[in-house]
Amino acid sequence: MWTNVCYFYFVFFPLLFSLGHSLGYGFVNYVNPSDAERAINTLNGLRLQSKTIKVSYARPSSDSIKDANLYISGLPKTMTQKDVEDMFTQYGRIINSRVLVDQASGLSRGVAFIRFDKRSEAEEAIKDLNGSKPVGASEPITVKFAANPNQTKNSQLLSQLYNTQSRRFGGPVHHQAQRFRFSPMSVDHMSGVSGMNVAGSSSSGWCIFIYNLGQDADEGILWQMFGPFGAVTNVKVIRDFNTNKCKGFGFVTMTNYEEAAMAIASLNGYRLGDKVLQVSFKSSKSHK
DNA sequence: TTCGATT
Repeated sequence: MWTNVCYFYFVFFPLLFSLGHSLGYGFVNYVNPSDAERAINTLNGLRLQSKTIKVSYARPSSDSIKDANLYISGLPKTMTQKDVEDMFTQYGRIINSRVLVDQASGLSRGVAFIRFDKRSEAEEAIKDLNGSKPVGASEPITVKFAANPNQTKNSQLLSQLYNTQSRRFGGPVHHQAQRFRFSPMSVDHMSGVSGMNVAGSSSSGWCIFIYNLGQDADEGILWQMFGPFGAVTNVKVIRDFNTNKCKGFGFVTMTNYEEAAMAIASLNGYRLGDKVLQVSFKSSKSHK
């Protein structure tokens, strides 16, 4: 029995694979098998922002389950996720599947991903289905191994960015490229000094100021509010030294700029209890 | 009560 619970998003592939970003999955180890089971039962299928997370037991780590992800293109636009799964299921156990849809029209792009449990299963599917025509289709489909996001996507993305920017602006590229990689570090470089020169940022994350917390607010509520937006490294409720009551404000530090910005946009004006919260990046004054 | 830091 595996007490290793694997978290990963159904929406795995649309994630941005730029440097420092989550690959969209993670692992949690439980001491107690029943706790692992409870985590699966309560969290699997939970919607977090625009995503639905999948929580299941982790498969044993092994070379045989690596590189078992397939990229399928040229599919009839009428084929649904289930249709694609039905076509591939005879080759092995499907771990995850997705049909890409056009963001504007909502129609299928004729592209899908299928992750098999075993690489050998994926190989068999390629052998059989690459170049074949689904029933009723006029054109053959392409079935191949999906590009490994770790190795290829980053370098492709970066070189794409650089090419695009140099064509458009014709000048030194690194200033523009910074726009696409908002990390505290890169902003520090932009200002030329490390520390708190840009609102909310420091080398250790993005600090967010929350005002109008109730007297009884605690750290737990901050974790609950901000956690769903992404990586939270620290929360703090500021309390009166003597009374130990919250002084009405607190701080949350988040690792990634985009997630912090989304949290602020979503939670500013949020009604917590009978109070309307003000949420913003921490002002840059004060602090060492 | 509107931007900390008892680590």
